[in-house]
Amino acid sequence: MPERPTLEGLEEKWSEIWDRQGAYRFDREASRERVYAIDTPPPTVSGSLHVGHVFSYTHTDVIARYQRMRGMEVFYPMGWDDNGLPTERRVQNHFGVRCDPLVPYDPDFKAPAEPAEHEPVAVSRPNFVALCLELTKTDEQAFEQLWRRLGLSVDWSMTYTTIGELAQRISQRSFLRLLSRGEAYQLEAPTLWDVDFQTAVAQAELEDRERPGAMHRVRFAIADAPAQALVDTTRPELIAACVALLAHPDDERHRELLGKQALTPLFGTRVPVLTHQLVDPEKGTGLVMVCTFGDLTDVVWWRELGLPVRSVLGPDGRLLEVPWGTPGWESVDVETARARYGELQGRTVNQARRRIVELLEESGDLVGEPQPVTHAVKFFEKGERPVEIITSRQWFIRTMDHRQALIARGRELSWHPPYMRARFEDWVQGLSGDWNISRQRFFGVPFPLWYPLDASGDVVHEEPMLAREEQLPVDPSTDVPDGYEPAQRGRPGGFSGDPDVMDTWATSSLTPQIAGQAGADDELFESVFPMDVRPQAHDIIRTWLFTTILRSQLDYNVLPWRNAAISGWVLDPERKKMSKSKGNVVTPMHLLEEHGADAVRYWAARGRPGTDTAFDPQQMKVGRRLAVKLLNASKFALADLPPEGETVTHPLDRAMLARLAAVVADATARLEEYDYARALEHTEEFFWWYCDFYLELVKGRRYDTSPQAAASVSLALRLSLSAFQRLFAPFLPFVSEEVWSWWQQGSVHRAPWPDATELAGAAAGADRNGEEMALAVTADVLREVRKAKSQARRPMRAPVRRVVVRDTARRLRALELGSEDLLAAGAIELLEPVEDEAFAVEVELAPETR
RNA sequence: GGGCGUGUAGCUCAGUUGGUCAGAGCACCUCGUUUACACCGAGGGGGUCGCCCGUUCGAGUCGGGCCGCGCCCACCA
Repeated sequence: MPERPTLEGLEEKWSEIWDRQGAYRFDREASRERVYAIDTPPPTVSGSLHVGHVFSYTHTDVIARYQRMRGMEVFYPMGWDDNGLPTERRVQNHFGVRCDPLVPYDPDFKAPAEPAEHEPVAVSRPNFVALCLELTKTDEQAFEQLWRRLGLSVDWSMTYTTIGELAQRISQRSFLRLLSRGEAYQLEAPTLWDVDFQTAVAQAELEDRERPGAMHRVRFAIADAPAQALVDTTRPELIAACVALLAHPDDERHRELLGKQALTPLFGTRVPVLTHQLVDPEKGTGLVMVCTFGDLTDVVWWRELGLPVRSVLGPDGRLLEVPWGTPGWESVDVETARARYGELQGRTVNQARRRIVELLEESGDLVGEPQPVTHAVKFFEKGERPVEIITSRQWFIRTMDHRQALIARGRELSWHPPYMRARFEDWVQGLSGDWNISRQRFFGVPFPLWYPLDASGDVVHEEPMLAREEQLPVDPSTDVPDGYEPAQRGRPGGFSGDPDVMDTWATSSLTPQIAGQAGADDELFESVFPMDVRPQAHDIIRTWLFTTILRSQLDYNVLPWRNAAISGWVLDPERKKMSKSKGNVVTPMHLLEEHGADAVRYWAARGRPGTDTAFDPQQMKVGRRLAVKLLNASKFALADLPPEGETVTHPLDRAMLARLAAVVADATARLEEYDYARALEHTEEFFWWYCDFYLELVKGRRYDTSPQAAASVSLALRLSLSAFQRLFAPFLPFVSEEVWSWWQQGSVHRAPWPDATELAGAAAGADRNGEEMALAVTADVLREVRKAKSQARRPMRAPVRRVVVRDTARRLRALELGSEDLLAAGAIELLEPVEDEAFAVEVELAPETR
């Protein structure tokens, strides 16, 4: 035990020892009942870890450490999410390359030392992936350093990446099996599309943003009649894509138009006037134009009313060339339509909108001025421009068919906190289509299949040629399907690989399988799956949590974990979410250096499950104080030799142990239900009371009285200290290990969790014989004595001539049991009990000596 | 528009089944250092528990309605 204990250097010291001793290594020989498996969230490596990560990963680590002390063999791997757009963009910029799946793999490829000045170098997908792995390696090392510094009890030999070979193999195998069972399919259909990234995106990746726009009132002529129809729209640039006008079936105002043909302004295309329940008569004129496709509602109308497709928008977000005068593009005046559309073709949506408004003004089809409005527009969460809906061929995984089963799985799952289940159910219930998993990107897991090319070189999508499972992972852009030669790639009668990659969530949704190495190490997988807990934040319930349940349901017909531990966010002092884009991020390493890991963990662990928590360095200072207190209290308690063969006999000692037993029972119950915050709060609260009252009360007895009385306190101190050190171990792993090492063998983190029954046994009967009351009354009186001294501006050790205690007979009898300690702790000469109904204390201080 | 959460001292938050529940820590003020701890100890001031109704002998705690904040969702023309 050091002379002057300090927190300095504990993190380096113990991280190193834990690593060397393999303190957190997973024992794969353990039987399934003894395994506690954690589906760790793999952080995105293209970026930096922030305070929010420190917050939620601490929560998981507290649970992991608790379970380990409960005797469980904890499977606690770490993953790196290096799959997806963020990494792709970083690699492009860093190396000056771009991925081109048509480029053949170059096994001798070396990354350019400097990014190319102008034109990025086109490289094959396998080469691009290699660059991604190279670049993310550095980040992963930095992340690991931070996690070790924070004291995460991860088994670092169980680390995976989401772009690695294993993840690719598992993703591709799962896809092939889904395909064989008809749970995956491809379809040419309207698809949510990001025009900047030029890729399909999923419903789950959308977010609403408020954007200014304008409402335009547009006049449609009615064919063969003098009538006209007025339609309000925020997207006049899509008039050429209009396929119908709709009214609500009960809307009397438009009754005479129903069944007639309207003529689109400027282009003179005939479109029917129809009805649909979803039309809101309150909006605009009550007439709405259906375009293919302006928004998701258009898709519903198009599908349900069997309308034709007239696409004007290309994948790059510009207006396409359109064959006016051919079937589907008829006009009452083809030449005029062609000329006017020529003004729009090739322009972006915004450019086309400005131009068409001018054209409508010229033709007199714009009624009044456009009215500025602010409306919510759907964006890809990583995108800069609104998503469009574009018809394209995509791969889907069936979800709509399984909604009921998924909701049932959600109810099987234990949610912490329980109300988070509602978010899951709302999401499943609100799904509007199957999950589109194909992305028109390059860096990701490719679809393991090829298509034959017919005699004219066209792709025969209907006859995909699947990779064999033994081949996986394959990259169809460089690998060749069975029965073909590489030279046949792209040739008529030859083949071509599926050019797309899977959505990043299509891989992340398999983290239990990847971490458990399904297919590669089935013995391991069997012992960890289904897992015990999925820890994650609430914002990705609709993505990560949902898709993981879906995949597990489809592949194994089982829930992937028993518990979901949902953490909140870290908010800045303005109660906004901490995020890089807002520039309010504090770097975690800096925090750890300033306050220490235990202090930062303390702050994190005080944040309740599911609840957003304010970033508060003040709380970290409190945590540091607690750690220092544990050092000093331990030093005090261990200062003398342990007694031999004695028992705890003194009433105050026994009463303290009884209270401690209750605290242990409470903390244990809280941790069992994943409420680490309350476990810590209650433990801490009692620990401060223990230091301020119990330790002060027993000090005198411990130093000067009979050997037997000293033995009782000495033993009680050791019993309680052992419990405290273990209770704090999951929260403050460094200082707990330090103080444990002063007097115990082995790591506190492998020590058994304190046993409430054992402690209660040592204090049996303390409640019945008045010992617990003795402790309470004694502490009450001590508080009053201190108060008197403080108000008299005297030192705490100032002698007291006489203390009169008025209280009930029962409490006075109890006081008798602890009076000797009280006299010593308060430097009291005489204690005078007076029976009374209410508790009151009079303190007569000894006169001040010069 | 719907769902979920939340609103308690200047700040961060406890207040499990309605009756010492008006609390803790920080901050602030006062006092105190020979023996675990100045990265300390003792004490003090400070709140009509968002607002309004209701149930009850009694409500921070239950019910209803408003208001504020946050998140998620929505078929946002």
